[in-house]
Amino acid sequence: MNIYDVAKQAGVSTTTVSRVMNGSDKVSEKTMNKVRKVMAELNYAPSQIAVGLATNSTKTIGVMLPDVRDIFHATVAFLIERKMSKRGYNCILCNTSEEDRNEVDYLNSLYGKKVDGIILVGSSYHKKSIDEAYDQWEKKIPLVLINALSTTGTASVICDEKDGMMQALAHLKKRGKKHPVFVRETADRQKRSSVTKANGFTEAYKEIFGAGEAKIYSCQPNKEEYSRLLEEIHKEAADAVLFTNDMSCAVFLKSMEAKGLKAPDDYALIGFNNSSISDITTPALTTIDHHVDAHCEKAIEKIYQMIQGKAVEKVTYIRPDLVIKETT
Amino acid sequence: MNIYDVAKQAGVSTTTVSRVMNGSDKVSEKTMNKVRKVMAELNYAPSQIAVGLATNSTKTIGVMLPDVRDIFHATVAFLIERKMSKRGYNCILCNTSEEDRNEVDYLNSLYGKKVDGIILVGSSYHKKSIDEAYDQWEKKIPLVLINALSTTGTASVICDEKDGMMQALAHLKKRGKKHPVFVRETADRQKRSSVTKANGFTEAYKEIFGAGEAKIYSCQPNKEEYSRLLEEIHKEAADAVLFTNDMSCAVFLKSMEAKGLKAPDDYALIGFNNSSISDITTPALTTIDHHVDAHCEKAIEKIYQMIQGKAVEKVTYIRPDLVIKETT
DNA sequence: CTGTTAGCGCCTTCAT
DNA sequence: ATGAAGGCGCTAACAG
Repeated sequence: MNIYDVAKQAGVSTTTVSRVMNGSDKVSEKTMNKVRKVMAELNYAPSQIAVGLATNSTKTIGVMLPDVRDIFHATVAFLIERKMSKRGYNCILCNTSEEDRNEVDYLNSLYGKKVDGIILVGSSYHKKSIDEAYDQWEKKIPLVLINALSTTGTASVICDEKDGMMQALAHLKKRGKKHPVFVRETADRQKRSSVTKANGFTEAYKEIFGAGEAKIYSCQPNKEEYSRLLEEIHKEAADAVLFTNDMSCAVFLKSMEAKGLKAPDDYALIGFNNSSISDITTPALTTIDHHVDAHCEKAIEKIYQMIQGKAVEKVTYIRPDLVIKETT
Repeated sequence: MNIYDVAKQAGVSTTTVSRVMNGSDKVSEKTMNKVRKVMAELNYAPSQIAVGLATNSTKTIGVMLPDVRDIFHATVAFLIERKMSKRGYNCILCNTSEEDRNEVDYLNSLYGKKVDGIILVGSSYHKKSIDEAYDQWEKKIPLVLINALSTTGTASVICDEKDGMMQALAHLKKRGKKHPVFVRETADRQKRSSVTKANGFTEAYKEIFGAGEAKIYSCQPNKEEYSRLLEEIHKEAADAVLFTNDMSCAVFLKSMEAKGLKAPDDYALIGFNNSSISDITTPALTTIDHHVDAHCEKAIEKIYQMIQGKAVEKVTYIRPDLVIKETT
């Protein structure tokens, strides 16, 4: 069942069939209708893989992210898939956080499959080997980073985390808090978004709280580690805790609960991303909205332009917004 | 940069290059090494799209699900992607719940892209047109359903929801509850998993609570509708509420909280899926573990066999398990 | 063990 | 407005 069958049945050449499929205007109405009718009768569906080989375009992009079970990444995957779908593209999903298959493996695989472009979410921070790798890949295939920044200038869309931290700390100060601390996930320590949030916290702390040391902790986001952490920050006389995402914040809240501690009185808490998680905890989490839709929209705009061979603005910053709920 | 370049550079034919790529044993060690060296020097990566055209296999499958932002579907997407990745396959993700592009559109698209198989999650219940469509598709391409059941015998993996409802209601009875009701999402009313859970509830109610009517409500899972629902079930003298997923249950819990109601005293609550959501609410949700990993494992086993042309068991049931936490 | 020769299914100049 | 012929990059008989 291929283009030859259709051509034969319609009594025309394959060229003509190809023309009607691609909407060429140089086909008479009569033959066009005839061919269309035959295609419908035969229930003909062109092989996109053959089209791909001939046109050097697969109408498919790769979406690489750490773990789609994370609500933030799931939202990215959803938005990109839906937006690209409307433009006639499909998305290959890659979960890069597992050890058996790293980013480079996936990049190779996607490149081999001749995807038209790759959107990569989250990445190691200023690791030279990675930056150079991105640089190499970008020469071979349209590549856009979200929540990742390469020193070599690969196109990217990133959140202005420093600004978010400023908003959060200014708010905490207004609430009368004296000593906020920052907690990130051990596994993300070398990720750009984690590093930048931590650095942003340190800078914002200096500007807003002035004296004293900005304390940063690394933890696995589970109750055991958080239980230990609670004792540690108690010694430090902390009264507010900021997190890199809402889920970590929510788990911490449960750990507080287990010890009879209340938010915001014992500790004010601030999550990150304004995901649905922040609405279902008790109390609901104050959080920093990352504006994920804006990130995705921009990333798609960029990859689309790159696919068409146009130049794009290298780095786009998006300003987050503090959303005050019940834990502050 | 193609197989001809490698062949020329190595002084052999393309066939030989092809042989070393595919690990044929009929190649002398010497030429094998020579070719490998050239491939490495040239940084050669074969075009999988050309391979696909020649071999009629793309090493790619389609994964269709309603919405990957739902934690349950995200888990399915993650597990399938990871498991298939280990077998050398990539996954194209499709979110089918939006109106602009339905299941059939995606099926056509995936079929055109010549994916080796399709895993479809969730589906309309005994809708004849859909069942017939599956039947047609299954003849053209390996197709496995999860949480969906076709009357025409398309391969599927489904949860024994009736059993889960039996466990849940037996537990509620032990807790002294007299009148449990069931709430599902309006948007899912015609989905198999929703219908089967509701039917399972009705049957289990009869068996365990005997007299009285098994009440089933349809709601959008937001605070406004749940607020109205709370008044309705109050009139019915309900004392326990079961849901089709944990998120709905969590939102309901927040609506109770807003009215000063407590779980499990005012209403016992039971979610579904034992997702991470059930651990971060206060109190933590009693829930029915769907065993999503087992579902995915089985689905992959099936699609893999089908891809290899082997016959598979049509329907596989997986028994869920009640996980008792704090809302009952 | 290695090479020759056809395809796989479609697109695309170039003629007519 | 239509068709013939070659090419996209790789695989797979079939010879040798």
